Amino acid sequence: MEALLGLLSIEPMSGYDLRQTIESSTGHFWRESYGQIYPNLKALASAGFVQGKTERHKGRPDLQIYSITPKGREHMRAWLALGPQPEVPRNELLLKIFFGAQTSPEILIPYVEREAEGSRNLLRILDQVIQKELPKNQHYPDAPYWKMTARFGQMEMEAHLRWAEETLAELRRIEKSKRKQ
Amino acid sequence: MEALLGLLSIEPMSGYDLRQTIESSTGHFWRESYGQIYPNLKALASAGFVQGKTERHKGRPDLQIYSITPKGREHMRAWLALGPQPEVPRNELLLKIFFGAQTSPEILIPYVEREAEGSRNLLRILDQVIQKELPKNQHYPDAPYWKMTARFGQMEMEAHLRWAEETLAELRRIEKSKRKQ
DNA sequence: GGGTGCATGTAATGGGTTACATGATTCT
DNA sequence: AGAATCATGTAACCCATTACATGCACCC
Repeated sequence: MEALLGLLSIEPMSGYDLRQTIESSTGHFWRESYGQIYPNLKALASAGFVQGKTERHKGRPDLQIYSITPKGREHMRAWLALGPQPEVPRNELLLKIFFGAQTSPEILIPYVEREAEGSRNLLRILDQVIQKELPKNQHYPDAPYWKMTARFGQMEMEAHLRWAEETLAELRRIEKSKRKQ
Repeated sequence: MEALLGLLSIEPMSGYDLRQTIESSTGHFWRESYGQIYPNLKALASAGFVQGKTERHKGRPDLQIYSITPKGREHMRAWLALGPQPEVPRNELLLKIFFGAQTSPEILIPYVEREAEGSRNLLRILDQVIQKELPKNQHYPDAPYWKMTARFGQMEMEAHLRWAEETLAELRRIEKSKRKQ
C-alpha cells in the first residue's frame, strides 16, 4: 500500500509501471502483485492520497496514470514516523534443514546449492546497482537511502552465500560418512 | 503445518508445548500462532498423520498429546523432498529507509538502532545455543542440522548488525550536514 | 504463427493474526 | 491481591497470491 504511494511520490505512474519499478528497485526486500496493486490504487484514490488521470489507448486498456496528492504526502510522512513492525520469519529452506535428519543429504544439497546460486545472482545485480545505477542519480536526495537498501541486500546475500558454502561442506561430509556405513 | 508434524516426529507433545518449542528452537526462522496450531493439529489428525491422546486434568482443559503416525512420517519425507518455495521478501524497515528522503534521519535512526539491538540479542541467544545447548544433544542425529539453522541465524544477524552500524554512521552524517544548512 | 510485452482488472481461495472465551494453579 | 502460566479452542478479519478474462502490437 505505502510502497505504491511512496513510489508515486517520486514519479507519477500506472499500476503496470509500479509493478515493474517495484520488481527492479525494491524487489529484494519488498514485492507486490497485480492483485494487490490495482485494488490498492483504487483505495488510495478514494482516500484522496492519489489522483488518477486516464489516457486513451486504442486496442489496449486505457492507461491510468496516478500521481500523489498533498494529502498523500502527508499520509506518507505519518506512515514513515511509525516504527516498522517486527518481521514474521518464515524460511522454508531452514525448516527443511531443521528436519534434515528425516531425509538424506542428497535431497538437501540441491536446495542449498539453489540458495547459493540465488545469492550470487542477487549479489551481481546489487553490485551493478551500486557501481553503475546509483552514481547516475547522485544528485537525487533519495540516492543515499537507496544505497542503504542495496547495501543491506549485499551484506545479507554475502552472509547467505557463506552460510550455503559452509552448509554444503557439512552436508557432503555427512553424506560421505553415511556411505561408508 | 509441517513444522508441527516435524516436531511431533521428534517427540509427542500438546499444542501448547508445540508453541513453546517453536518459539525457542525455530523462532528465528519459523513461527506459528495458536490460531494456526490448534486447527492444524485437528487437520493433521483427520488426515491420519498424527494421533491425539487425551489426558484428564482438573481445572484446566484436558491435555491433548499428539504423536506422529507412520503415515505422518511418510508425509514428512514426501514434504522434505519437495524443493522449498522461494521467499516473499517483505521488510518494512527497508521500505521506510528506501523512502527515507521524505522524512528525517532523526526519525530513522531509532529504527536502525532497534534493528541493531535485536540482532545483538539474537546473536547472544544463538551463541549460547551453539556453545551450550547443542553440545548436550551431540548424539542426536538432528544435532548437525539444528546447528546449520543456528549458524544461518548467526551469520545473518552479524550481517544485519554490520549493516545497521554502517547505516547509522551514514544517517548521522546526513543529519549533521543537514543541520549546518 | 506463436511468444512476449503492454495494460487493466476481478474472483476464488488460502493463509495467517488477533482477539475473545474460560478457568484453575502457582508465583511474587 | 494480582500477574503469569498452563491449556484449549473459535470467529472475525485482513492480507495476499493465483488464476482468469481481454486483446492489441511487435518481434522472430
